[in-house]
Amino acid sequence: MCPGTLLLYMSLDKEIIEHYLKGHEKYLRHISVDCIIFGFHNNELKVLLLYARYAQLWALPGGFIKKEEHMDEAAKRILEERTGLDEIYMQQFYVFSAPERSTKKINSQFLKNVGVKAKESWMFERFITVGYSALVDFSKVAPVADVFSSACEWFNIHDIPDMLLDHRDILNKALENLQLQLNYHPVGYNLLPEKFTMPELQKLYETILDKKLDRRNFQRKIVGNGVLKRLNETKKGVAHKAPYYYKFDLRKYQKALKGGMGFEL
Amino acid sequence: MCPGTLLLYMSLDKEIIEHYLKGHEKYLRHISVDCIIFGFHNNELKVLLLYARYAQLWALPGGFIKKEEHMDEAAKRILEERTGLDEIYMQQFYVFSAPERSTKKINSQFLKNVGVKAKESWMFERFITVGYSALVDFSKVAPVADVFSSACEWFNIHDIPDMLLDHRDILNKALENLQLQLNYHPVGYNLLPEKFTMPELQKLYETILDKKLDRRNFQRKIVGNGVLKRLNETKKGVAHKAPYYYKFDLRKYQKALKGGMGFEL
DNA sequence: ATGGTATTGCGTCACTATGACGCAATGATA
DNA sequence: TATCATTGCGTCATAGTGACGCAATACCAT
Repeated sequence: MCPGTLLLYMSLDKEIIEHYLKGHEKYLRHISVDCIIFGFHNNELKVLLLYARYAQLWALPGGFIKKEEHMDEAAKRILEERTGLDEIYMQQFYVFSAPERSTKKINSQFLKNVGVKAKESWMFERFITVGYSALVDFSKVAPVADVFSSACEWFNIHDIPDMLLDHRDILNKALENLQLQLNYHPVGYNLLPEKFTMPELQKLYETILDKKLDRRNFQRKIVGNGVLKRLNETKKGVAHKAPYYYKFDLRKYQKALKGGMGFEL
Repeated sequence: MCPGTLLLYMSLDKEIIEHYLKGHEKYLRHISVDCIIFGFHNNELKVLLLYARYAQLWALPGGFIKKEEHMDEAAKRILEERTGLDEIYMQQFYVFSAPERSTKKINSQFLKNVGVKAKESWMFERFITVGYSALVDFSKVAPVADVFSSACEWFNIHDIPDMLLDHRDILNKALENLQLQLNYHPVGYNLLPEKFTMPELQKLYETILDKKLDRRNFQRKIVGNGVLKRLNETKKGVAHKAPYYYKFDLRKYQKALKGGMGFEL
């Protein structure tokens, strides 16, 4: 390890120790925010995870609420830092409050690696966390790790590694919530790029609903709702017949969603 | 006011002052729980409100989370105290986190009446509150006020008085949430008594959805789902033709709800 | 270049669900 | 015993749904 790297690590550690010792002056105690950032790429639903250096586990991007900050602002701030995106479609979906959810196991790992005594830090007190679900355009995201993490990567929803604390439960709840929202929120609009093909949209629905849909009925239903505009342009460089591109008519989409556009679970 | 009443008030005040000065030793800071308790009576949807003595306003039943208590347990505890009911159907529905939501206006009122200096008490710090929605059988509830309140009463959902802080917003969100849940949660089962008539059930749906439904189509749809069992018993002492009593077949009801039983908004 | 092949776009058909409404039966009240 | 609002059960036309057929397309192997 060269001196520069060492210096970097030292300054990171200093920032972290500062956070452990004085974070409570800046943030509300006992409350955190964790984000499930959904993306869609290569016909796969993905989530953005961080590799927590000290815990040696993958974890949800999370953070804390400043003393005079709206919780939604905090979540937005956390997401901007990880994705570089502004104007993200997101919302809270559940609060996780089991008193045993922040276990001592992880803490002892922290202790060894960071050199902070447990009783000194607000970070080792109990935390209730609010889960936020975000839908982003995969192609516009540039994942960035935070000071606690050594990596920030997308994972296929069907291939999730072991996760920190109860983060897997949080992810599962977010997935369940995404299913429920599909008929009432502009999920397709926010997860897909501006232009997309019908098979892509269908695959998105199939992945979220976790069931196969008939290609022809799907098309009839969704164009029947009038929420799509077909472009005079077909996808290039694709095997077999080239599908048309579509884009959402956002006004009509939102209007249709108000009554719920029915794909059953 | 007789001496006994005076003593009662004095001891109440003592309990309250204790709560203001030492509550943070027992409860988590910055987090509260507020409950919307729905009931259905006389063909009206109702919510249970408390009259906050010091603020001189109606308020939602609320409380705080003990340091080692699950938030759901806290909500359950609060509801049991107000309604006397165990085994209540309830769930969180939204977190209210605007930094300005606990205003200073109310606090100054408290100050005068209780005699606690603002900076001394955890109660005057910022609070984020988690909204819980509960569905109860009106006929089984015996409303009980808490130490902060002088009354505990049911209010018709269409006739709500001015409310404390942002409690009206919380109530509105709960109503919106109730609409969304109608097709996926056993709302009827939990709001109605065990035996009920078809017009009662329909009125419940109409009130929640805030729209008229055709009597004959409603019946066809809901009995078509097979979630009801008709009893060989008609309602007595009623003008005009006596309707049959029904009860839910809970197994079939829950099964039907999984796929969503469609009444559109 | 040419036929094979996977995929797309559009259509058919039977069946079910839905909204709008008719009408006789009921049972307390007058 | 007649009245009448309400209930229980039905009809009908239409829209929506699931299952599937088939020709058009465009890459690919020969």
